[in-house]
Amino acid sequence: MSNELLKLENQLCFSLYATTRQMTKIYRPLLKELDITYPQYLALLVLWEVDKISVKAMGERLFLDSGTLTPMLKRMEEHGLIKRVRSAADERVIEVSLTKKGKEAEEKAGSIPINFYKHLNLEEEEFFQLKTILSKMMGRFGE
Amino acid sequence: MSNELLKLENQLCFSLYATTRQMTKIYRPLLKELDITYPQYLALLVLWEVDKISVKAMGERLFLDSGTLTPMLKRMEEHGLIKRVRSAADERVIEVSLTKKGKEAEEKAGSIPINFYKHLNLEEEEFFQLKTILSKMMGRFGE
DNA sequence: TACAATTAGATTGTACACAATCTAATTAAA
DNA sequence: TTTAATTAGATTGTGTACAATCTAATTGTA
Repeated sequence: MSNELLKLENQLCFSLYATTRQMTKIYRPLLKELDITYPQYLALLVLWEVDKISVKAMGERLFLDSGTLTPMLKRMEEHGLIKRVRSAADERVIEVSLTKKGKEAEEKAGSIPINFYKHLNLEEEEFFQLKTILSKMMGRFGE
Repeated sequence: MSNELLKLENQLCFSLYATTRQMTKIYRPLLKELDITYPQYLALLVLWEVDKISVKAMGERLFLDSGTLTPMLKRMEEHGLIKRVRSAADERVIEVSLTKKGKEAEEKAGSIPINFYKHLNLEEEEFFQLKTILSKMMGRFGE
């Protein structure tokens, strides 16, 4: 691999890194009215789908471990968005679920993707190309 | 925009977010022998190019502000990789430059991109597609 | 030349990330 | 069944990110 490609490789990783941070920066004001951060929004997306889930299972979906999730979920609990209840069947497990406020947040969040999409303004083809390539990369990483 | 696309949009942002974290996770062991993190590696990439740069100018390249850079550069200084010298011409400015150790690190880092690229294993076409789309997104964000 | 506005970095406070370690609960194996 | 291994989550420590604010230096302007 030539030096030029090596440099590009660095630029690619940097692009990925920089674009992700810019993306969360766009999300920030949109999520502000819900008083949540982007990672918290991801946790809510999971809960709006499944209604109840263990910390471990959520971690597997979001690729985050308990070191990240435990304090974040505690903050979300303090803000009244979720409940954290220890499972009776297995006392090691914490079951995370939505409060009324957390469920209501789903409606308020309805307009967020549209607003974000406006900023993004990608061709539909590029949209799917990007998603395809990123999925491929994620798959490779696991190997 | 349909609900399906909204969902995809979320998946796209999440893919970006997750892929970036996985990427830095791949880098971590490669950077370990240099005893640096991925953001520190980016700072070194800049310095391997320009040899001397202000904190502000580095921040413009990496899209990071002084709140992030100041402590990170101080850590890198403590580790003997860089020097931070206040400019004589303008006392507000800190000029960041490489130490001998920081320059030597460039050679040690030479094999890192190749190693990373092995993990990535993308087609060259996908590689450039990805870079193109990310650049486009970055451009849009600035608007 | 004074003095207001701007600028570069530093600082403070909050929130992820994640490796490493710990604890308590559960499961597997001798 | 007793103990060893495993598992879920919590904790600790380090390192980004970034908004908001602060300070000192510089610049622009009346």
